[in-house]
Amino acid sequence: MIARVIVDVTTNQTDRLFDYLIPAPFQAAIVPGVRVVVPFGPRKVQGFVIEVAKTSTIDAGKLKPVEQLVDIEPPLTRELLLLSEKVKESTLSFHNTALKVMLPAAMRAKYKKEAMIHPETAYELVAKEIKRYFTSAEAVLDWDELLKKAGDAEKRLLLKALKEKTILVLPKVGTQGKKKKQTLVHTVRSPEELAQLKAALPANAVKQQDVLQHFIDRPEPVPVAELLEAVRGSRSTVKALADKGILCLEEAEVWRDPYEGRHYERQASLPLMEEQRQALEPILQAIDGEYHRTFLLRGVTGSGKTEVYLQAIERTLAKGKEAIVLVPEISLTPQMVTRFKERFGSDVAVLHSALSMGEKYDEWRRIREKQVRVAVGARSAIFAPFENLGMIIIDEEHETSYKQEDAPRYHARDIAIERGEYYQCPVVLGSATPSLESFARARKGVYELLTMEKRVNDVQLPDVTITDMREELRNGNRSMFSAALIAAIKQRLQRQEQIVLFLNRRGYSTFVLCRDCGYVAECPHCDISLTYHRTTHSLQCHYCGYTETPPTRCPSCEGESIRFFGFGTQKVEEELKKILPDIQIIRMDVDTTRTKGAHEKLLDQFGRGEGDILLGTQMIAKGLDFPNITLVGVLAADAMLHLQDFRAAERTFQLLTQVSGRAGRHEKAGEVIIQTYSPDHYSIQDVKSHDYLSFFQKEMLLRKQAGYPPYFYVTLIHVSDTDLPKTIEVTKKITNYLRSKLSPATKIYGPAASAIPRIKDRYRYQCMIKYKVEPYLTKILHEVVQTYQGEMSRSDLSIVIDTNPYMML
DNA sequence: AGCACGCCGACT
DNA sequence: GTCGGCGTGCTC
Repeated sequence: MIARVIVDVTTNQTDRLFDYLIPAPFQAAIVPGVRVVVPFGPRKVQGFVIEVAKTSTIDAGKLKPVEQLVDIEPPLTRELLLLSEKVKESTLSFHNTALKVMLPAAMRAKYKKEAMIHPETAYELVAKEIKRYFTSAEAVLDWDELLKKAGDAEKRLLLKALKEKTILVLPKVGTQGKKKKQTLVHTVRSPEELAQLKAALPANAVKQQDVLQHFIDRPEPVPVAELLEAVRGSRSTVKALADKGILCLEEAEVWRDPYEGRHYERQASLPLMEEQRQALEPILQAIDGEYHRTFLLRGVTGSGKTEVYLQAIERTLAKGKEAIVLVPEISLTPQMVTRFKERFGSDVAVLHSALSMGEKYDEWRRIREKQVRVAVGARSAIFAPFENLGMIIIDEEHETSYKQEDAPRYHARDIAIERGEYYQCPVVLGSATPSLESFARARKGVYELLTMEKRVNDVQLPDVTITDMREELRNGNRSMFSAALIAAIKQRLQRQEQIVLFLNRRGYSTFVLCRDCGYVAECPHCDISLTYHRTTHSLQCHYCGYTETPPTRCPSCEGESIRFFGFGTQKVEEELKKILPDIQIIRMDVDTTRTKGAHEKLLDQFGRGEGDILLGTQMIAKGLDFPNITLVGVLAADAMLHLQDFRAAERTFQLLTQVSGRAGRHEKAGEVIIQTYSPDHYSIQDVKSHDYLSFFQKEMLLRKQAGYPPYFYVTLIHVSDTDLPKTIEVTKKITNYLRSKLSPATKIYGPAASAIPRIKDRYRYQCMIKYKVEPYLTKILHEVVQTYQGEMSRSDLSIVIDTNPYMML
């Protein structure tokens, strides 16, 4: 039998199946989806068995046998194997990369070289210098570490000279982190042979006969513990048979958790509002009818989307099926997790980045072993290895964190729909501010739109006030806080209510802004604000390559208040303390939440009322639900608006709506103050009026004009190299090639320098494709990669293709 | 990716 | 004449 394997070598040339012989002992255990260790050239690598075949087209003489079995049972299901091929295709990634992304990091292979004194060398004769490292004849050291420890080059050369002579170096394939290992017992002998051997055993070797009988009945490998239980034997029995060469023992990784006891306390679901009921009904129908359907649930902040999810999951579980819930990493707060645990008890596995590698692995195992039926997690949880999936929910579906920004560059939404189709189960995309792509699809009837416009218990949406920071400046207020915001803060302090201050600052790029009139430097060709580059003292557009020198006076109003905009939370804290010295501020940003559990601790503190103000970035925008928050202040609503990204307005609207939603979620009325230099911008005005539809329509119009999603698909080709002319040359060639191959209706832009034209001494250029219909695009892009594969492996050239970019850098 | 093979310059 | 530089090509 032949195992067809994808090896763990991430290159173009090795991105295909390699055939290996399956040794008799592994015959039963090697099935598609298991990992194996195989010899590959002069070394050993891990690989995924994709298929098992009877014959191979490769010369029998060239075939090598599988060396080691890594899993007892396949960690990847048939469905996931199938899916990996689609991921590989659609994201233009390597098959190996697509497979690895589906497994927890702890299962990734780790390669090392073990060094020991060569068994044919007498230890006594080994030089003293070497004995310093190898303290005994049996000592096993890590070869690379040994070389590092050796210090100077001379000693290293000595060690290398002794390699394969006095010192034996063996390649070893292990896995990340420590894992439970299990000894597997198997046999090479056929049942007939075993019967003969059994008969030949002495009459008093009862246990040994029992063991052989076990293998005659069931020849597949069995964990030693299971075998001993089955035959009520002891370890010595197996050992005796192993010594006789009848049985073999093999160490393999297990992810079977012995704690089988599953008990989940069902907690009563909450009563639904009419709107919630109406939204839930079609979802339940799809669950009951067992058909695939993608629902877009648009519900304003506080409208009780989570309760709809929970009840849909309840129905799914009642049908004996499983559910995946995706939540943006940032809102995977303890509050959220508790909500699921309370409803589904021990039936929930949680996968998020705050868990250690081992903890994630354990949670993943609980899914694979069917000890849980609900998986809640961030992006990668979309690959939860369920086999009877009945429901997929993506909360805050507009979140950009659902797009993976390195290979394989998949979007969780696409994977969800793919899996939903496979299992014929509903997919629910939920958001207060759906992505334009999703809402447009819902309007076209591709998705089914469900709407909830009211907050639970008829709590009112907060009042939103927009303060014009240009006005503040004209009135002589040069601080970063508007008079209105300071007044509102003082009022809350008096009433002992809490405040959230949100500083929206993303990325490192600053934009150029006129503090008198709000003018922002934009690219004349792209309607996108320019990024100020300090190194060249220039303003650049990375879509089309346009560059200009920053104006010293405002081109619009001739004023001289041109500023490079951007400030941090620390600065805000300082400034605020100058104005209100007694104020208690809890600051949440990357600096204060770096340590494990800090995030939770700070939120707890705030929840207990130990701070008046929660000041933070991105991370406080979502999932906060504290009854005492009655004021939300947004310090710089523009910060995101002028990012050089066609989704800038969309993200601004989404984020501001999201932040606003933190205020007045319970009895006390909420107020939101948004400070901006662009008070008339539709994305800010529509936040004030809580009008998603209005925003959607305006933004759609602009997208249509500019040829962006959802009207056009975008693909971005990133080219980088240490050599600038070469980078430009290659990008140009690719661009020209695409122009010759793609339809005239498709727009191709480039070559253009990236927003950050050089990172780590690599020059970066890109080419952008905007298209409506290009059935052969994937094929053509494959050709492009193929053309340059040789050059990429032997030089610094790198070409990365993103078929659905969210980060335009 | 690694690692060996192999074909040209600076040394014993 | 040999050691070793890293360009080229293969890995079932």
